Amino acid sequence: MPYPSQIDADSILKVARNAIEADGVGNLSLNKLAAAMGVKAASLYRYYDNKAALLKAINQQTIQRLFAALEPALDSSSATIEQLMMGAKLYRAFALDNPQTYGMLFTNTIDDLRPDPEENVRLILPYQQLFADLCGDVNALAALRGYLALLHGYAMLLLADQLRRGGDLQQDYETAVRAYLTGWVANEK
Amino acid sequence: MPYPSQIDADSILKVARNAIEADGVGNLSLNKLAAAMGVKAASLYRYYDNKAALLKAINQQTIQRLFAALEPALDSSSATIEQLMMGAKLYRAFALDNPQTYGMLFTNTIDDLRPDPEENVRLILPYQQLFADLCGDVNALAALRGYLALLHGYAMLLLADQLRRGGDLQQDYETAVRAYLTGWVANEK
DNA sequence: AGATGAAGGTGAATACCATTAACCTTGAAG
DNA sequence: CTTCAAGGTTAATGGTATTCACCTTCATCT
Repeated sequence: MPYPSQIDADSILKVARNAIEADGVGNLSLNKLAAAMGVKAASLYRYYDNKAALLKAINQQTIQRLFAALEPALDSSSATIEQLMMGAKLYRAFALDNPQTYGMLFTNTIDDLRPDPEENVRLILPYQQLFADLCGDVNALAALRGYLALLHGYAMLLLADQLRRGGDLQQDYETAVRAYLTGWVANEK
Repeated sequence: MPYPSQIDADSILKVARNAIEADGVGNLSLNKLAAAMGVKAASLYRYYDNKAALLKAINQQTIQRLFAALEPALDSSSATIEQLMMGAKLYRAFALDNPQTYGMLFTNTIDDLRPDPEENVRLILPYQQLFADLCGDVNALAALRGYLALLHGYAMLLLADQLRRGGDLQQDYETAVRAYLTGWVANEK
């Protein structure tokens, strides 16, 4: 009974995302995914060219959600440095809430899974502006890059369980980000 | 002619590492690996329990090599902050020199591939001591964690080709690391 | 009303993959 | 000179993504 359609691109995305967060991307097979939707694996190819295209779509969506989660940091009623601190906290929270799909984002184990650049630039620009306010236009891009590296690196180390030597990880994180930000302000003198 | 042995654990490691750096870990199959050594895939199981064990051994070796590459930074004839700057430069150079195997290190896409913690602690301690000198014993671990996150995050973003908006990436990197370090010194006041 | 054709699903086939078990050969050690 | 472990092979198992021919359903056009 092929009509009406039992699945669609969005529902595949949703089920796949849940499966990945539950079992890891390494355990996601099109067989299992299709079975979970009451359909055979071949049917999925009506909606995605191949598995890589599906994973790429998930990555695109993850980026969207990440920046959506960061949006409260852009509220301009607080000082710039506090906006960036809030951004850091929200970033960390998102990564911990979506460990598997966040971890997928910038891993190049499978080629061409990375999200398209254009959209990313649009999403990141407000944060570059914050850094322009903080330490000048000339430094904004460099400061933004380091900020993203620090946030991403911390998230990846946390998710890979590489920070196992005790202490208050949340506190250490915030202190480190604050050191980075004040370092830029101090440099500007 | 099974005697003398045609392969051994070390040579497998070496060939596998080269294959990964050449084609990516996603394109490494035991079939191809064995063929490259003039042997059948089943033979590899005499030397490694399974593929995951082989990849884990590669990761262990990568860690060793990474810290070996960092060693010049520990030379105590220069100021602490310059030692850490040199460490950052060497770290980046290592990641760019070994993009695939470095990228494998802390990606948890396959479970239990991560290197053992004990050895890592031993390797990292001298750097924690540098931070103790820089910003006090109490802050050393937090400062070290942020430093590693910044270095690792920058490396991963570089390898994933996520910093495509021009500028002098090497310069931006060094400026960011310096900002982080001076931020800790400033905080200490 | 009836033909057309696209959409959505299936079954079967292909070509890989990791892993395992049974087996064979070599050579060293008792 | 027998024993036996080491180091290799072949073949099989069960998993993977992907493709293709096919069938059915339904909407649309004449």
